[in-house]
Amino acid sequence: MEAVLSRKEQIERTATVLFKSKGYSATSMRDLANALGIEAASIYSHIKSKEEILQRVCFRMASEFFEAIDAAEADGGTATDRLRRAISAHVQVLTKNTEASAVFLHEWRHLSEPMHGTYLSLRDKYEALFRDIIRTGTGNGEFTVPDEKFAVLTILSGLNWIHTWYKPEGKMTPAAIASNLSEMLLNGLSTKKQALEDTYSHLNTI
Amino acid sequence: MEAVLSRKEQIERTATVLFKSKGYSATSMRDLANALGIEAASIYSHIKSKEEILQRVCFRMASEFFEAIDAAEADGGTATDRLRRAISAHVQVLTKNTEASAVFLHEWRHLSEPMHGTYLSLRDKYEALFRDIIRTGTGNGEFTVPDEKFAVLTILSGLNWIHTWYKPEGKMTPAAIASNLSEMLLNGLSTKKQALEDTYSHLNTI
DNA sequence: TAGGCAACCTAACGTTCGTTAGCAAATTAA
DNA sequence: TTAATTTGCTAACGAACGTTAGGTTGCCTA
Repeated sequence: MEAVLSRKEQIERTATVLFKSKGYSATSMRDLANALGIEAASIYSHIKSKEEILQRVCFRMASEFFEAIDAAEADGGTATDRLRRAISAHVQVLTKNTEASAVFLHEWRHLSEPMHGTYLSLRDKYEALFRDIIRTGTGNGEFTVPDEKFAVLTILSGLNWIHTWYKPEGKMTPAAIASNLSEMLLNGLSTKKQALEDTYSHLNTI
Repeated sequence: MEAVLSRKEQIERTATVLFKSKGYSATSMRDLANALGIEAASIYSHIKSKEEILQRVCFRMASEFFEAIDAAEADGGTATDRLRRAISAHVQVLTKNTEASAVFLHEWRHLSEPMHGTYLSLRDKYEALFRDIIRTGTGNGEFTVPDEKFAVLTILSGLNWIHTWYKPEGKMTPAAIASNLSEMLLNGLSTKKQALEDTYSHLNTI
């Protein structure tokens, strides 16, 4: 029951693999053509430019991340619940398409304007959804964080390395990965949590 | 009291800035020459090849990270202390040279063999130092982690995004950043730590 | 005052780059 | 059966690439 891919989709998918492993700039249209078994010029029957491929990959992944977190946020609940679900949604998207995620996370800077700017504002919008969860949690006493934005970026960068090692056939399921990450980020490594006054008091001296 | 840079060091430093902002492949020798105010061919009076610059940046940073963590590990102590100091050492190196750190972390894949392989084994050796701390901590009950390697990679990727935003003139000092990260990673976001049986029991069902 | 050397130049090399033009074969739709 | 669409080809374009060769300048040292 393999989905039939249009030639354009095949090109996009093959390019994604190459962009991940060699980087966008270091991947030539002749590299891509070779991987597809055709001539470089033939690719232009299906796409307008090399950058169009990058654009499609980046903004398709952006949509997927937004769809996933919007669905996760629809359920409401405590900030802890919401963060758990947001992390899970993010991990699901990451693991479902590791190559495209890697391109989305690392090759976006090769987008030219105005796509480059659009990407950045989408990213900020996405991070804002996480900031809102953290803000709610710190407001009602669920979370204790040094800085809202700092916390969000630490969380997201803690998630975004998954594409470097995740393999679908591995022993960790996406659900298990998400669960492990949630526990690590919510409760930390320490077996026993120190009194919060001890933990954070020295920050005041800086 | 500005240090006098040799022309070779100026080239390396300018290249590092360009490599960070445009990527190694997308930075041409003519870009670099233009930034230096000279002709591209003139660069070759000082270096052997474009890749030599990348090699020097990558392996110099590798040395800095190892020196820092070796010094941090020399003091011993509990696993919690060691992890705190290792995180601090890592953050100090990252913040001291954000451009070179970014190149070190993102452009190493453009190294050709055997440098590429050397880089990877150095990276594994570095991660092994962190794994040893985590292993000690889980062994004596200080830490509770789902998986040793998983934990180390989450920690390191949680640190390695700093170069994307850190500015020396900003309000957060490297020491404060390291402290915040240590607290987040050791104690998590949650204000109250749940009973560990509750927290981790559901992992057994996966 | 001569020699050496660091620093940079112009000119050019062979290669690769993204892309276009124009055409041919195969497949699909009417 | 014909027309349109899809998919691919060869040939080539101008530009940019990393790099080399060979020469000039100016400073420092012996």
